[in-house]
Amino acid sequence: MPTEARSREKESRPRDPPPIGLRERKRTRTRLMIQAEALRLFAAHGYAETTIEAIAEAAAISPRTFFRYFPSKEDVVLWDEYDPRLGELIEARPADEPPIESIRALIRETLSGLQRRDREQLLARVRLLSSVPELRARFFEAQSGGAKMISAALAPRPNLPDERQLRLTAAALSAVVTDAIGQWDEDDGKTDLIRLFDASVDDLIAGMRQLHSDATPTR
Amino acid sequence: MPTEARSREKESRPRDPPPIGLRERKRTRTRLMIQAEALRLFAAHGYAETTIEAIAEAAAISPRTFFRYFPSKEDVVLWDEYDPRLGELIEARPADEPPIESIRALIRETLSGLQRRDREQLLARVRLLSSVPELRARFFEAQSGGAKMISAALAPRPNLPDERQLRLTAAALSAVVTDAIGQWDEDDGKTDLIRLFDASVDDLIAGMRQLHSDATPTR
Amino acid sequence: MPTEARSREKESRPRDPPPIGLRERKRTRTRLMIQAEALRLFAAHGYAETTIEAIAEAAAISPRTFFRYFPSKEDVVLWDEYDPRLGELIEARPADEPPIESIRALIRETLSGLQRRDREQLLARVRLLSSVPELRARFFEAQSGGAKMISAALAPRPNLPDERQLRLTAAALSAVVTDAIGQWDEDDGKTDLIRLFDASVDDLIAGMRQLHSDATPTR
Amino acid sequence: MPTEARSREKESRPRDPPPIGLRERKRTRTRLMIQAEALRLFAAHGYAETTIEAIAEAAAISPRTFFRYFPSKEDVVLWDEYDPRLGELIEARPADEPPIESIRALIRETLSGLQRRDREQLLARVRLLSSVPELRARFFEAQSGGAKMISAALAPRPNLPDERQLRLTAAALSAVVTDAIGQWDEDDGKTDLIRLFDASVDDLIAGMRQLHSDATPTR
DNA sequence: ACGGGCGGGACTGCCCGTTGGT
DNA sequence: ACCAACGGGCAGTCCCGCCCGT
Repeated sequence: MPTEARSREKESRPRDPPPIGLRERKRTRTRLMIQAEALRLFAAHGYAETTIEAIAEAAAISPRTFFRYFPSKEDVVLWDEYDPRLGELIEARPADEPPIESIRALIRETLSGLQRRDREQLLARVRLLSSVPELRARFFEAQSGGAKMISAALAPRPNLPDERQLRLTAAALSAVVTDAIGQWDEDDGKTDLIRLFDASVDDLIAGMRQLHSDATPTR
Repeated sequence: MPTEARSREKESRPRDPPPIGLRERKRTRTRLMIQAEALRLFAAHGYAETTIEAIAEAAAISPRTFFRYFPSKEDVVLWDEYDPRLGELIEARPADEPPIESIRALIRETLSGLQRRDREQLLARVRLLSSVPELRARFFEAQSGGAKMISAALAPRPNLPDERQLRLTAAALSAVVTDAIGQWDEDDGKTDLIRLFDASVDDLIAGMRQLHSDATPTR
Repeated sequence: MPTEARSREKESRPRDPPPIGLRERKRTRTRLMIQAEALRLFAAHGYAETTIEAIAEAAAISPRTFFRYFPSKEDVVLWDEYDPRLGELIEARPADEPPIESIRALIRETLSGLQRRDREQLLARVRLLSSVPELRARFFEAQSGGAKMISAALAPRPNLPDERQLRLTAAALSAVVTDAIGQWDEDDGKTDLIRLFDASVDDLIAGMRQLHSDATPTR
Repeated sequence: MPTEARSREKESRPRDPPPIGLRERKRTRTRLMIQAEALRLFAAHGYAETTIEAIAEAAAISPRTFFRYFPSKEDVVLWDEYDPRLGELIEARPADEPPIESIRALIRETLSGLQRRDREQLLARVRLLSSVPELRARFFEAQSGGAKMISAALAPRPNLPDERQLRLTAAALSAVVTDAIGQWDEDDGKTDLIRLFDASVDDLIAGMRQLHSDATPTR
């Protein structure tokens, strides 16, 4: 669930080695705290019915400060602390792995990490994503952005035909993730997310096999 | 580009055969007029910089009336007059056609129709979708909704494994549409949209072939 | 005390003769009510210490509505109901009157009208103008705008040398008004405003006589 | 262009002869640098569109530090390094010069100094003053404050009728300055500012001659 | 159906006070 | 002592909802 980064360059500009880690860590802790309070209120009273002011009060901060940690109300649902790690994960992939398999592996790792800790909270977020249209929309956006980022990072030679193929496959796998999450939500998180994802990938493979590849032009 | 229907019940209320067509037609004309003015202003001053009030003034209506025709500012970009036709198109498909091929055919028909008339306006809308994150998000949402609707309509036996396969394939093809539109935008609409779509489908097929289907569990 | 008119054309566009007067009258009454509450709170707790929210609460409206009646917090002090009348007053001047005398007469009429009713409230506003820098600044702006408007309206042949002379004299008389108001404030409104204005005009005339008119270049 | 002094006490506190000049000089250099960056951004993107944060980034300081050098965003346009010199200039006037002529001479000297160096930058500032209402307002305020200061300094015997005369004349000449600057802006700085000022003074003198000085009371 | 009035909530920008680090 | 980061507060704008009269 990668969140868009608007103008975060300043924060990641590593000027002083010691404070950067510490400061960033502190920010992450605050973000987690705010998110926890927000999700609690959303579950109790609903997303639309919970105002920023209420969240701020619950988190013992001012409304103004809320927006310093999350650019919008939606982002408090979208954000998770593993987003920024994506870069490291990509670089950790073996160089000789086929890029498309790398994408699948990255997705599985991310899903697995998300599921492992905060399973309850993840379920709460997923429920919101499923039920609130604006959040669902933002989630699609984030997925798409993540797919684009991954495919760009893995494309050996940018702007060649290969990159489009990689990008499309990544987008398709993102759609599979979304669908798997939807299924996970529908059975209340009882099934393992990875299992749902794997099965859905197989289904998509089977589905795509039924499409012949020499398409005839329209009309 | 199917738009979500938030509170459409009121429109379908008057079940009188004669007026329904005429009234609906008049509404559509007004909608088209408002949309044209809005897109003109968006292109001139930017999406965020154009207020509903400015659109209303340009369209010679009151701000209040704007919301009678479009449920939100975003919808004035998302909406097009071919959306509601989707149902008819689905029913027009031959019964013996494989569902997955039906989806591809439906997409091609829709893209072709969109491209044929209002090419310039379509390009304006696409530019907005590409550049304004909130619109892009809503567009993904709409795409996803459309895919879900089509797959539900075409699934012979609902809630069986087959439906998931159909749904996933439809979602993947939606992602292809989005990517094709992105390419179309980048070369300023010079290439034929259908051609871009077909080529991208082939690319996706090729990409998916590189995924082996017996996935091993994570870690 | 003319207030700037940002985009008020819509309001003054007389579409339906009957409602326009009534509606506008109602708006004026509401504006007066809000202003009265605001001035009361400003006098009690100070300008900066009084929030829009407090004013809105005192006036039994929402903060949002406050901004429908006054474009900014400053305007609630600047505005008075005689501002829009200026146009009528200008046209009421005899055509054969020397324009510069017309300006003096207009100022005297306006001051007299302001002083006659709401003397206490006028004093309250003047006190704020004198003590709050931002309000003083806005007041100068409004004075200057009014002077420019009057001289433009009275200039027989626009863009001729005469217009500059008229404009400068109007600006100088505006400065006299400001000074007279300052004196009025300092002696707590005991002296008649018109008298202060007249005396100050005489003083300015005397002062200007001491300037020789063939200026020598600097250095 | 005298700027109001809000909280200048801190600067004048260190009465140590050696550091005062140096420190102050350094501060002035920083101020000039910030101002240059700000004016550049204002010209490029507009005043309202340029945030303090953007200025701070361009000047390589923190937003908080911006406010250490300028009390508000407006002041970055209003301020110029010649403001504080006004006191010296006043004292340099010959003691036997008529005060009113001293005022005129002071204005001419100041305008001449401003115009001589940074003509381009002065034009940029003037353009902003003309086009942004809030800046225009603050400029009037500053002008008025300067006039009051000069007249107070030159009045031989304070609080006598003479002082009012002096004050009013200074205010009128300030209005002339404002108008001359407006004319200068309109012809893009092609004409000499002093010439415009002198001609406008003559126009005002001529205009004031048309006012008879024995005003009849109102009503 | 249309217009208008009003309310409310998200969000931004300016500005200030404090703290901690150099 | 200067300065960066942080948190807070308020003005102001925009989208969008509801209710009323026509």
